Amino acid sequence: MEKIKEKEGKPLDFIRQIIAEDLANGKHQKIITRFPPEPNGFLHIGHAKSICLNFGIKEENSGICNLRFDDTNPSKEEAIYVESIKKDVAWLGFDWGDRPFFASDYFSQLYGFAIDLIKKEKAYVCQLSPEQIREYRGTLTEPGRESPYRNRPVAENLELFEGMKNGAFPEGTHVLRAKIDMSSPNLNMRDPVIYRILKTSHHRTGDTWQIYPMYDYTHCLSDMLENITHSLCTLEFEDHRPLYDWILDTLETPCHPRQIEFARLNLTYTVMSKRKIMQLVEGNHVDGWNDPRMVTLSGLRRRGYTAASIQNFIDTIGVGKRDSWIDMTVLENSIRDDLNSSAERRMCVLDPVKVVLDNYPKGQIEELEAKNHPQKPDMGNRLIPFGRELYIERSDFMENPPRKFHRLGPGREVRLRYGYLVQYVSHITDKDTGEIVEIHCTYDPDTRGGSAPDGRKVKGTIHWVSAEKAVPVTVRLYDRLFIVENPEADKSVHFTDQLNSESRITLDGAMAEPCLADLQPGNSVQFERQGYFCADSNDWQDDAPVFNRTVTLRDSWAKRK
RNA sequence: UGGGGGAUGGUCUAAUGGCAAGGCAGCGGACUCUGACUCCGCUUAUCAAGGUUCGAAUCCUUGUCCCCCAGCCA
Repeated sequence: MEKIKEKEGKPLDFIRQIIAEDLANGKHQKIITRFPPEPNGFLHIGHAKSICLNFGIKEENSGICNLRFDDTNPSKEEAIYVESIKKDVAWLGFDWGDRPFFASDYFSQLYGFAIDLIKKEKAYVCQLSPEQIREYRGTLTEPGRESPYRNRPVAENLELFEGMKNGAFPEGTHVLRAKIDMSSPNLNMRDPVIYRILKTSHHRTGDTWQIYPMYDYTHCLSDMLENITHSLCTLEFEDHRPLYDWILDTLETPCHPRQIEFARLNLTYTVMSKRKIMQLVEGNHVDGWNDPRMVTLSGLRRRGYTAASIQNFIDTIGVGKRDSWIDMTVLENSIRDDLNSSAERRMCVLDPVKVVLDNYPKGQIEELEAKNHPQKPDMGNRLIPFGRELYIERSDFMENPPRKFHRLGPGREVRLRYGYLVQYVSHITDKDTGEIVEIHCTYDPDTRGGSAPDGRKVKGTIHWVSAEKAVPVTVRLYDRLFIVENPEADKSVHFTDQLNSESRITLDGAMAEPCLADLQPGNSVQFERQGYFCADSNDWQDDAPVFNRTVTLRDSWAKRK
């Protein structure tokens, strides 16, 4: 059969090709996938790849996608993670219907299948210690040895396994193992452990069980019980596929999902593993799991990333089998794209310096009209107060500017956005610090709104706020967390020694146009000429606004310097 | 030195025996009341060597490099 390569003009990735073919040739009528997180941590952008893949396939094919918590290890898992995972998946924009599933829902059935395996002489209770099991397993190049317990009679296995279940033995003394092949070149097939004793309370089943099934055993059977058609997982499970298939084949299950592996996501200038993310939190290198510098979904959300931008990002990077590193700029670009069209424009001066308009009437305040979006008139206009005293960005003035500097300086005229054209008169410098404390200008009353009736061109347009009416706000400038592309590459340096010391810069003296104080936590706006910012969802107070910088605008001037 | 995977510009993805295409990054330019957006242009790639073929990124052979696996974690 001809391969199905694209849908609606867009090439299909290798997984979607397989699925399209399975549908076309009648192997499946309905596609069922699943997203199977372990509830032992918070979701990150890497999980988003799997979520978008599994739920995306469901949507594209009118199928089903289950959310299934892989909760087979009670010593690591907690209920709070279940809730945060649900929240993140829902936020990303996906719906698992009315049935969240748990591997722990299948514990009874799984136990039954284990008994079937014993009866088929395909599983046995082994009393080797963990150290001995490791020893007997052999190495990458040498075959393993068979356990002395391998050929126990079925009845004895049944009795011992029941004993394990009933708590007759301490942890570590007995395990149930699949009887496969101790000389297999694939270590996963050397009689893998499928049940272990764990006298730990489970977040859902409490103390009902003293034995818990292992991942390899649980996952394929859970997939089977849910009639999953395509079980998508990351590359490191490729070696586990023979075991996945062996268990289902041996139990002669009515349904046999196909496991397909794809490459996990790596992003430059960050770390993705749960363990490393945990270390950042526990070492207080960041402010918790939802620190806006983190690539956790909760962190990205708080940073101002939208679900659409993340879906779009995942869509852009594709799905393949090679180890790859996606450049952080691709993620940044996806949120710029989204916010460029959706975010209203505002003005906020991050590092203010005062400007006095010598010829502007003292005490006068007027309201000037500004567009909320320059390309979208339907987003409306707003009024901004203007007065004799203003603040502009310190970096928008130079005493000795270079030729290409389009901003304010001695002898220069600039436009105040949506305001007036102003002409430099003088400036005052602090004698001790050398810092510029005040700039004097005159304004041209004929240029109200920013256009010159005589048609004269002004190269620079800068943002401003009224000194009298502006509201002070806190602004947090976030940047990438690490100073190197791959913090894990250099094994001789600890990854936390490569943190970017300027990944968060807090500005307490920023001055914003008044209506910025009316935002709700989570709202995003563009600060013109600066970037996209959102009202922080944790720390925002109506009388003390806090903004997070989501991403800067592209800045070809900064690059030139 | 066993087994399982993978190699296409700086980076990610496409091509499924028939003109190596696109995104991001970079460089140059146009436009501009955001040095934004938008638009235009440009640089840069098939791991290597052989073979099959009118024609190879794609098929074959040999080799090289990279990733994963020796948890009672997932």
